[in-house]
Amino acid sequence: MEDLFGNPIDDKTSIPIFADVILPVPIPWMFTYMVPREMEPIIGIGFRVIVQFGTRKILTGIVGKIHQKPPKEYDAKPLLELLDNQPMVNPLQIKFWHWIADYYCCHIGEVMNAALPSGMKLNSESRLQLNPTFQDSGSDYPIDEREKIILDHLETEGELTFEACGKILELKSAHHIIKSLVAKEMVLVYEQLKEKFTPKIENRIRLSALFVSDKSALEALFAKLESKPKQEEIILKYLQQVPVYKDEKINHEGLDKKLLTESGISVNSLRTLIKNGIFEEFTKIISRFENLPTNPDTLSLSPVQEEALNQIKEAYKEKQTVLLHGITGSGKTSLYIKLVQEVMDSGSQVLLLLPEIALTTQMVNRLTKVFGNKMGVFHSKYSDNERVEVWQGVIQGRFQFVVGVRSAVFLPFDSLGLIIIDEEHETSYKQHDPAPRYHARDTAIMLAYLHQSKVLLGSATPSFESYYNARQKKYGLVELNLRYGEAQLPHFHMADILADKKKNLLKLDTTRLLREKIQEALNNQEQVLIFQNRRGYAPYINCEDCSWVLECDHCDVSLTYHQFGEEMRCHYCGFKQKVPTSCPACGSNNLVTVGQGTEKIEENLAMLFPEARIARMDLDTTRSKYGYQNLLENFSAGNVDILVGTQMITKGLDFGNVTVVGIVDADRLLYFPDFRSGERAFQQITQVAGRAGRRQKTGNVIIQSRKPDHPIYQSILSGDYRNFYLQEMGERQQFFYPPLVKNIKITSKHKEFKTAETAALHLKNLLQAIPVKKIILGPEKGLIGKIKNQYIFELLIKLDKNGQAPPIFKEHLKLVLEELAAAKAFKSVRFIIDVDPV
DNA sequence: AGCACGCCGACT
DNA sequence: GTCGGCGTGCTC
Repeated sequence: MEDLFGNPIDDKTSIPIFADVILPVPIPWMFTYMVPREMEPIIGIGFRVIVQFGTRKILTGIVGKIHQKPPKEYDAKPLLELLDNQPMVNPLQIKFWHWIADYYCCHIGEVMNAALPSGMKLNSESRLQLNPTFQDSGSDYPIDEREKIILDHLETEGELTFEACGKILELKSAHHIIKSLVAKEMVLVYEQLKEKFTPKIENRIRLSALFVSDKSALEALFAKLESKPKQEEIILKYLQQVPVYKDEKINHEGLDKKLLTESGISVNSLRTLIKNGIFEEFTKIISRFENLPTNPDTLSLSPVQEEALNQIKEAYKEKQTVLLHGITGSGKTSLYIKLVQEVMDSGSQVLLLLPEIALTTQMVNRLTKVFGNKMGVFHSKYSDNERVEVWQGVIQGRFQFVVGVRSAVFLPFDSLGLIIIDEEHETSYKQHDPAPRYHARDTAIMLAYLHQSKVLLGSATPSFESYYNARQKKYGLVELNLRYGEAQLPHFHMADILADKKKNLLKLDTTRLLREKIQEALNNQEQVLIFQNRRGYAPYINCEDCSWVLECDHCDVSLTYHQFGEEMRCHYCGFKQKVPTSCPACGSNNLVTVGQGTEKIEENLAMLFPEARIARMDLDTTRSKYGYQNLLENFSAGNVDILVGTQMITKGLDFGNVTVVGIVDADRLLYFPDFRSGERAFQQITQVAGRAGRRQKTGNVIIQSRKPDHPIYQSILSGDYRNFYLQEMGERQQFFYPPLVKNIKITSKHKEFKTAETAALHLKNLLQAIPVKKIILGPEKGLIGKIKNQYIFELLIKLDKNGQAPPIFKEHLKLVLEELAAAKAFKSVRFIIDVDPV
């Protein structure tokens, strides 16, 4: 081999190097590219690279492996660009990604997609522009009308994206027209890369070096400016803020230009000063996060908390994971803070996971007070730029501690010492769609294992999975059974809806007991929470004459009536339509709303308590970034007497003045066709009840039910979690439910009912042949039989949770799905695998 | 998942 | 004849 000048190249150095790149595509392997010479000294695992994929697409990938084995069956394309000078992802993470892909039966690229903030993935957008070498004079080719339109637009706009072309022509895709234009060489197509992360920049000014190092120069300057008071004032203002005469070095940092311009000085004079070289202007990349001080937590633990802390540490001597079962209000947060501080002092990193809706609340405020800007906050409502900054902050060591939602498990930690998962039982830790369908709790335990770090699971109502593991001695178990301070556990009351109805005491679906307790609270200027886990006004509308129900055109569900906006909405696909005025089936005008959502409850309460100030908190009132926070602040400030809400109000709110919690329809939680409904009901009712009476006053919890004698209510009333667990486990044992077995759910989706069904059936037959002990249920029509015009069938596989059954089964499952994908009849069927569905 | 290529029906 | 539909196969 020879170089450009004909000199022979040393053989050893000319061995080409290849990179296996993880790309964000649902294909279960990496792609091998050639590493250009100049990248060789720098490149390594975890670097971001730009590659061409297929004929047109330009993608960002992550280097997963470097090697020297040239691919046999194809020519490797070269890497186009190296984006970083240090890895953005560490080898431990790559291992972690592979584990997730393996465990949750998805592709590594899908894991990468979930892991990287989108601001770190460069986009390729195909664009076109006029071909500058093309002369539009007596062309050889006829130009079609639509082509002319595009050319005209290009004339004025300069460039267009493919998407824009489609819009202009009102076509789904303008591809063929563009293709024809390209063939005629009238336009050029190119890919433009966009770096999406934009650092926040501040314009700053500082004195020119001359005036700093030489005092006499500054004096001379003042003398010269005597006739220009405006300019003099600016310099004085600057010196006031940046006293360079005390310390010359501080001039280098300068001063935020905004600070000067906003203080009412003349912008023109400042401009003159800069022009004359007295000031110089420069830019600085600044953090989006405020600079906050840290204040070591001074709160002392109660003896009971102290004891729990010691037990946790003791358990860590033998166990990697400890479950902290602490009743609501027992002060788990204080324990967390102590532990986080200790681990940080030892130099390791800490990750605290919170469910999404708990993150904007008091918990973060409290943690911020203690850890200041050493703590990173990773929230899904944060902008992408903010998320990229947290990512970089973790790499740079600026954030030794991160509080975040589910996806924070993907941050580039390199030496975790502790992962805390608060509200461990929360189902929002499981990602449903799209793949990877991972559970943050379970993946975090794996992550901790990779880091040899500890895990603390915290909950007042642990998931059966975790409690089971604790009882099996896989995890340590520490219990905290006393509320912190003087707070007492609330009193529970069952309110019998049917009994009240018989005696004519039910008013607007509200029992007498609930009304009395609310009134009492209002009289004492105390606050009330009303919980109903259903948003909207009413779950459906019904024709009184022929019992017709309005359903979604695209899904198998009834449309929910939303009073706000006077419309019917589908909660599954977002479909909206006007409220019908008459029944389309029989023409009757007797359409009535049935059931009650938060909107209707809000309205009912307004009629029952006209003097009360009522607010509502659900998905519809908290969509905006600060909607949630504003509502909470309002409530916290005492501007609201009664807050009606969905699940959102059950999490982590700590308002001392709430003394009454009402659960409008507890049965709805219980009679859900799922083996976990009991567990869920127990958790939700206990959680929301925990909002009552968190200070001196004892709270009251009113549970409205049609079946107040149901044994589950007895368990909740007595607060005996262990007893409840043992009862429920009997049933789980009998019917082979988790946590005693491992579940895998496979969903088949297709626009034809029959195809979806037969595909699932066919799959079941193939799966039956897999040589492990298992039970396969189904195919059964999905709980919602059709969503977004796709019919849904489900298979449920129960596997022996210990031993080799799960990995063997998953291995075979992969092959079976490949086989099925090759079968013509099921080509267009989508199979969705959900490991450990919740 | 996209995206190119190829085969076939509906229209000028 | 051609436009544009969708099924099929590939991506280093």
